[in-house]
Amino acid sequence: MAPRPALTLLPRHGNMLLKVRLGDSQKFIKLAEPNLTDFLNAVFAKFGVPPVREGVTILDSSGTEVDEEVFEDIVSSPSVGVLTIKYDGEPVSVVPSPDSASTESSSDTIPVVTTPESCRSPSLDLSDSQETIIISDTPAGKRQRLDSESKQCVESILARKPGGDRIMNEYNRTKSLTDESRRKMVNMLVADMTEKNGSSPTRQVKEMYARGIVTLFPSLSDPFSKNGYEHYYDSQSGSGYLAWRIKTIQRSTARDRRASFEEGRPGKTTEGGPTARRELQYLPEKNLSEDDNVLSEFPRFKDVKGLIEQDFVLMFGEGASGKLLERWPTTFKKKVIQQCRKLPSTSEIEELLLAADPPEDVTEVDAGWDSDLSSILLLSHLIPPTAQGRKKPGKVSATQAEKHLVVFKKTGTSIQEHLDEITTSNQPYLLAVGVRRGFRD
DNA sequence: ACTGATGGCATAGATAGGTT
DNA sequence: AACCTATCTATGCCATCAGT
Repeated sequence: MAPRPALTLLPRHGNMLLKVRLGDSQKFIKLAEPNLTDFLNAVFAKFGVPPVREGVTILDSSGTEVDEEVFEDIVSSPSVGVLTIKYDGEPVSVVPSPDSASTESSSDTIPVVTTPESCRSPSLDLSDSQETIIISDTPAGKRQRLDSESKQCVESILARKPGGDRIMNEYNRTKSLTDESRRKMVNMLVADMTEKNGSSPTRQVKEMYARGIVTLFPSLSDPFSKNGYEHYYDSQSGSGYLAWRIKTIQRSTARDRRASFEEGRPGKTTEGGPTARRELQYLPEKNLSEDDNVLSEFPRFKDVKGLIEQDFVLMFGEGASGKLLERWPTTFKKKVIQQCRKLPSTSEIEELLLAADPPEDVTEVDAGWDSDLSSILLLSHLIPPTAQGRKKPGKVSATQAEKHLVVFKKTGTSIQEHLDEITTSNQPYLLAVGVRRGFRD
């Protein structure tokens, strides 16, 4: 995996400096994460000694042995002193560290300038050093390689996604993640996973991400589970945060699909006869431009002709589609105007009222909508604010609503051209065609 | 029978908007 | 400003279905 130069100057998550003594010399070891195997490999590389794992003991400043189980906790502690590497049978003088507390805050306070190499896992770094370390193909070596691969995978995703650095910082600070951050991280990782592997990633993929999380954030690993990452993904039961999130994504995409499809579908389970019968109900002569309009936005409705018309007719009966506009001038218009007169007056309302209900001596208001349409627009002023709930940006004003409600095209404009232009709108609107706004033909 | 996909349900937390 | 409420989304768990 290639190093990422863009991150080189940031003190990155997990980079800790440890003082290590081996034999007579003492050196700083830079560690990307508190993992005993990585630590030892880094030590061997730094001191230029063969990577022997057997018979090697790590002692802390008090001479207490540091084993794998406690290694992470010890090195994460701010008071970790000098760690001494001891080969079995070798007498060793433990370096007391009276200043341990003050010096070891260095891992937190000294800005660690990371090199591109340090973005890579220590095991890979070793291959670049003079010492050639052959990673044996033992199960442990294999696991280590898996760990480092998955860790880098997760790390690079977090580095790439907005907010990912915050999560790494939080872990750095607290050696833990809040529920909220954990969710965010899981969301990011799953988003990446599904981007690369589709909505049903394989078990191995899920496992790799889970492994990557606990390798990158060792404190998040569960000491009581087999692999430590089962709470993120457990391939046995198919459970875990990653799996749940994937499921949520699958569910919501399925719901979206249904929503965009079902609206125009008679519904295969509803009673109402077979499709063939419904197709007979479809009246081609009623397929007016409104239908084309919808179809251009929802092309799937073309799968079965006349779906919308069918549903509408089934729900409201024949002839209902034109009812609103048909009855508008006689039934609704007067009432709307009446109600609007009670509204706090604005210039907008005044204008519309004037156009909707012009005084006897004024024939037609110039450049405005005609009486019927004006009164329809007045309706938008009567509609109360949106219901409570989560509406992302605020509601549009009634004035803005006009632009969404009615689109005016001069006579002669190609309707087809207009329809073709519709790409993103998912809002139905009235298309008014005429010579000028206030002129009805 | 097993596995993965999907749905149902209860619950918690977030959020917009209203009310005091 | 502080609180309240309705709504939405995500989560966790379990059940069911379909494909093998």
